[in-house]
Amino acid sequence: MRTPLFNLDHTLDSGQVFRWRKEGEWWRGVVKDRYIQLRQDGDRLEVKGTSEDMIAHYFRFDDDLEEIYAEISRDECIASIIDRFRGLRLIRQDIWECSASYLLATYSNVPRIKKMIDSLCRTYGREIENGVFAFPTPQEILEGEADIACCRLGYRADWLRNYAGMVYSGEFDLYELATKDYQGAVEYLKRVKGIGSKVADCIALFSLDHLEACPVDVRIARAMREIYGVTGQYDKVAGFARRHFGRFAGYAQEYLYIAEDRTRKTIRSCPGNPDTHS
DNA sequence: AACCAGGTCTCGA
DNA sequence: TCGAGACCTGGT
Repeated sequence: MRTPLFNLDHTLDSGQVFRWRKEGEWWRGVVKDRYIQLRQDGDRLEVKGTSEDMIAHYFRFDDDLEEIYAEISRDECIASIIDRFRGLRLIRQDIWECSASYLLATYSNVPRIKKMIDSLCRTYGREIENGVFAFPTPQEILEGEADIACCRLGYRADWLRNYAGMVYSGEFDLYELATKDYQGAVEYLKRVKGIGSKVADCIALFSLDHLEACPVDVRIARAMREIYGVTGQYDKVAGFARRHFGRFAGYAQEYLYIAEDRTRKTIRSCPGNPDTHS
């Protein structure tokens, strides 16, 4: 299929999603109950395993990136980062998988998060192809006979089971969540043990279409401090970011995140850096 | 071998 | 309301 401005590598390697990996020139991953393979060549995207409509929805091809760039380019710094990672898009994730995944993502790192989620899917998820498992439903997590300890989730295991129970019982309603505005959604989400301000913002941004949400993790906090001189409590920093970048602040956040990520990787692998030889 | 990780919870002032 | 510690585990 032909795509609008889009960079598949940047998008799938930006830490938003945890179930994709690249083998050769193909990206392989699971979305809902589909095993999907993608390969990009210029403005052509080769899709196996699902429809083009689903892909267009998933990668938010309905977002006008140029309009968004114009809106969030409030200073030279963010403008140059955008220029470097042009085509990076936010991904429209399933609400249950996204919320459960980011609950698990707390105080960890992306390689480990991927392993935890892969393990969770293998242990409780439905096998949709040979060796390919869907993300487990709340019921599957609650009624699975396996010991959750084998998923190596640490203290997050209790949070996850508690959350699954709230969703399964109806005490926490994903459909109701989807109808709420940004502030209402954040408030609703924070009732869940394990979901605080940052995770709630990730869920709002990545699965609820609240593009003004600006999750502040340690990297964004560092960027906000070093670039804009903003420090302090979560609400203060995130609030500044939403005002500074405007209604698409979440997009700005994702570009800052990937820039921080690549910068640190570059510094680490730079010959002559003492860290390299430790 | 330490330090850190897409933070949150609990508790005390 | 705010700061300080603890926290499972594994990556780097």
